[in-house]
Amino acid sequence: MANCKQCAIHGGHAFCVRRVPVFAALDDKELSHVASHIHQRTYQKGDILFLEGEPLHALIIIHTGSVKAYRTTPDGREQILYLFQTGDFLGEQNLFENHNASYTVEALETVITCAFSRDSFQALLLEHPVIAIKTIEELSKRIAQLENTLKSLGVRSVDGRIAALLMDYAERFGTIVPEGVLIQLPLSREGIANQLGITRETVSRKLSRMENGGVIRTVGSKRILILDRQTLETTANQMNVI
Amino acid sequence: MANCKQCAIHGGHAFCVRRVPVFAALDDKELSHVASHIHQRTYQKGDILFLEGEPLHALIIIHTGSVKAYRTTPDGREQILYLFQTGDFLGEQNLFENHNASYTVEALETVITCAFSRDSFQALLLEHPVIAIKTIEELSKRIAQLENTLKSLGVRSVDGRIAALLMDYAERFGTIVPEGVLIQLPLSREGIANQLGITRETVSRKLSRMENGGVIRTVGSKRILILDRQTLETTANQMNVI
DNA sequence: CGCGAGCTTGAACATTATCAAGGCAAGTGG
DNA sequence: CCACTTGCCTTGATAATGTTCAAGCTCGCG
Repeated sequence: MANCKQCAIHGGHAFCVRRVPVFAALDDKELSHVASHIHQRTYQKGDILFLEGEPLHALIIIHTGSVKAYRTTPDGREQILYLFQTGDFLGEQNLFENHNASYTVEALETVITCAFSRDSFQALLLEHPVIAIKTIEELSKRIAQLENTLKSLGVRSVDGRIAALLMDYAERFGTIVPEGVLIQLPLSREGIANQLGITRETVSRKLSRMENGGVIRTVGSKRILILDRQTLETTANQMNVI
Repeated sequence: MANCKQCAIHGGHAFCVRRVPVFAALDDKELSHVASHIHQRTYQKGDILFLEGEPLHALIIIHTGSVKAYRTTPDGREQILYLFQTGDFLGEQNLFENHNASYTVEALETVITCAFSRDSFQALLLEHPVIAIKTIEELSKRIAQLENTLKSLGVRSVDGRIAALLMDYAERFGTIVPEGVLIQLPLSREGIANQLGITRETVSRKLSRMENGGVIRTVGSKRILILDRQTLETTANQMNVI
């Protein structure tokens, strides 16, 4: 994807800003004011945007691409907390207090970010309560999502977790094809395992079983085709061990 | 605890409001304005404040007591998402969109709440950006807490989860005594199990083992004395199955 | 075509859930 | 004041499930 061609055309980062739901309510003048405070940056796949524990003084908006946010345990395992995509923002915890980043963020592909200093954002909030409200809405959504994940990890059987993950991926990374929904996987098996808190072997085994059962079909190792959405949904709602 | 004696004394719910961090920045006049929009209510242990799926048009502040918030699975298991205490608020997801409650909330003891209609709160946010910023801070904190829990459920061994839970309880429900920290447990074994996504039997067994190891001592069934905080901390940071 | 990373599969092992029985403690009614 | 009852907690035995370790395979790429 081009390096924010639209921004270049419009003589700033207005287009960039427009993409972010939080700023949707602004008029053109305000928008370009906001845009003037933005710094853009590009990362390649595997690049670290920032590390858990680092001080962070900016709000970062994903302009293009996707990233994973994770925490690392003493033994090197990682727990993936989020997959962020175009339009998502991160770093909001660090906007008010001097907290350090609570997770590491890594690019899953080529990523363009728009960063925003803490001071600019705070000033903006005080001037535009509407943005504050939008921000609260976004945070509420994120909380709802976390609560879902939490319930999933806590009470769903492993089969259920995988099914729920596939349903989620289908919505976010899937395209509809004649036979069902084709998912372009954002993560490796190990990544999926790290998201679900299980091992990569278990992911392999469960997916194999699903394929044998005719629920999905793997296409290479980076794509999965959902054939039987109904069964998947049932499995996702399944309780813990029958 | 008395039914908001202070509020009665001050001729309103100003005292009530003062307790909530979000409103801390208001001056007296604003405070009493806010207070005039509040409705108070009392619940007994076991009472349901609201049910998952119900429409909810208010922000609810816990004035006195504690509650648990949980979701139920098709088979009747519950996953406890939060324990809220004095000063915490809930229902923020419902302030902007017409979402229904995403969890059930139940009183763990006698609870007094202060409720706030959605409209009043929205108006307040638009008038007082400071409150909006405070709200964003609170939400950020909650997100940080959820991320912690998530990591805990995802990557920590069961022993680690229990240790982490005890550490958390120690901070929130513990008092320092000569021998260590005495925790007044807010939940039964089953409740703890529902918070950690395991069974009550496993909780019993793990606690017994910890007691045999001299790490804790159970005092009746509703209190636990932490004797060896060091070991507990180590266990909490433990990785998944060594 | 060959190489290597990532994926799959198998077998033994460890852990937790389930099912079942018994114990303890607090509250009740005689 | 004591037996009784009820709810919760503990413990044991067995079965289900996931992890670990190890080996082989596949896909995608140079």
